[in-house]
Amino acid sequence: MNRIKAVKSLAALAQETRLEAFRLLVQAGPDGLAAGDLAVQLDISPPALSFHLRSLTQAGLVRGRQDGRFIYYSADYGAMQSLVGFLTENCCGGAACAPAGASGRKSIARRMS
Amino acid sequence: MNRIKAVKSLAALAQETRLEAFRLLVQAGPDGLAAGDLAVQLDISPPALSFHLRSLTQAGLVRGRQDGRFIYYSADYGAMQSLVGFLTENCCGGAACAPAGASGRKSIARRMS
DNA sequence: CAATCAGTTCAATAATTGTTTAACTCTTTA
DNA sequence: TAAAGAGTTAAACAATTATTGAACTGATTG
Repeated sequence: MNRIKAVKSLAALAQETRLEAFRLLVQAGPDGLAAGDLAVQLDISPPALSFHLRSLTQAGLVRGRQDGRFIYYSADYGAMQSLVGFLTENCCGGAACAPAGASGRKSIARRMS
Repeated sequence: MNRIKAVKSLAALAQETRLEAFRLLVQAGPDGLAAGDLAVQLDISPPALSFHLRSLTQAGLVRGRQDGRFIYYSADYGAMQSLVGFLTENCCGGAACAPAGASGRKSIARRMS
């Protein structure tokens, strides 16, 4: 992940609706969610959703696959991993920001020297 | 870290100049860098720098301390840790995105199930 | 094949964000 | 205390991003 791509990814996530959309897709798992379902859950219009999904897709954080007349969107976990990796490597002073298994539990290395 | 604050932090970092500014401040260490030095390194005007530092500061990613007629800005590592923690906990499907010691080395858990 | 459904694209507009120049504040130095 | 340095604030403008409603495309169903 380079600076340019990181900025694009950060920009994609730097908006309430899109961050929430991404979170929902992560929760939904690999199969993802149909665009319509997402629109309902986010309570936004189809064009608005399309607009936001486009920026998430272009950032590579999300993929869509057509199935019949539905389009299922799903989160690209690897892309988020890359982003977190970039932030950790470039913006955390060289120390680990998110120790393994940090999901909810307190971090072991809370502060960096 | 909550969604609102995460969006604010992401937005602060979602811009070339600011991401680079933050990276420079991380590199500079706890003492930080005088605003003027930052402006030179980023090759932007003082008002432009002020504008960008304001968003970083308001996001809590950066602090300024006045010293004589200089203002030294420094990165708040804890804030970045919180952000990475938020992304890991909310947007990585519950698995760790950035295993401890991920600084440069390959991740052990590359893909999540 | 006409009608409907799911979603996107387009065009217009509103709102936010970034840049620039000028004026200002605060601190130091002569 | 006047002048100069470091940085911020303000105001005007440009550019980008977000929202809305209408029209469009492609797939299914009657």
